[in-house]
Amino acid sequence: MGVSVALPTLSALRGAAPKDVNRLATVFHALSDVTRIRIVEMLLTGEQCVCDLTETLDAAQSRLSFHMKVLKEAGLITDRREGRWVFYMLNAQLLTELESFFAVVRARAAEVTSCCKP
Amino acid sequence: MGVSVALPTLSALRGAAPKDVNRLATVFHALSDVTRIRIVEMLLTGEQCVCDLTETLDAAQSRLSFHMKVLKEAGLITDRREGRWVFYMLNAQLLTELESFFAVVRARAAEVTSCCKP
DNA sequence: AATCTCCATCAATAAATTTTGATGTGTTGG
DNA sequence: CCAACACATCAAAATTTATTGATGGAGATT
Repeated sequence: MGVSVALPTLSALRGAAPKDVNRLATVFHALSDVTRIRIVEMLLTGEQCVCDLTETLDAAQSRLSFHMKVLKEAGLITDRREGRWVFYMLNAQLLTELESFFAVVRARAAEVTSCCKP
Repeated sequence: MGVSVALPTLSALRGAAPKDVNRLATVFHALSDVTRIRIVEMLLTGEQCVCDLTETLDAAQSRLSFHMKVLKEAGLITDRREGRWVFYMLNAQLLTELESFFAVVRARAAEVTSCCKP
């Protein structure tokens, strides 16, 4: 029964990491934490330094640094130093890739599940 | 410096759970595991029973059941019993929500980061 | 130079997640 | 009814992840 076809859907995120599936897992893991989602949320209003985030999210500085690192290693954010501040901002490129990833997956899922509706 | 604005972007996934951020975290967590991504992958070819997945992914049955539960509780898949088999399939509705979520986030991120390019 | 601010990193601890093997439930077929 | 099958659930162990508090480094200010 189980068919093993090529999976064009996952290659939508190709070109940045060794294995697509691992890369996807890393990105989604970065987004799987409430604090990190809030960070992304805040970055939607423009770049922020850690001190801003620390204050707004009421979290210890080392905690924030940890989460920034997770987001950065996933490729979701980039940083820029300015004096003693480090400003973080969203990586629009990856968000674009994620959007098209879900566009492809959604389209395929719609096809495949259309059979099962009343 | 830190501005606390309303966040229309996250409300793109509104209407299904108590807190948007928690819901998002749950969904992304479900997608943050390589095995579960592979399961979603397989479901893109149509509904599957656990036995199919167990065989293709070469994973213990209880392990698969665990992952199906995570995906199901996140709302990513639904199940349907037929005889002694349980067939799982993707929830196209949630995938649609995810697509529009990233569409909104990407659009906003593009605005906000456009300033910083050379 | 001395000191302060902002931030990263580290080690230790705490907490959450995943895997495994065993057991239980519902279904089919003999 | 009994045995076999598909699957869920459970408890224990293994693994991963997150938090905390301390330390250190780079850049600014005096």
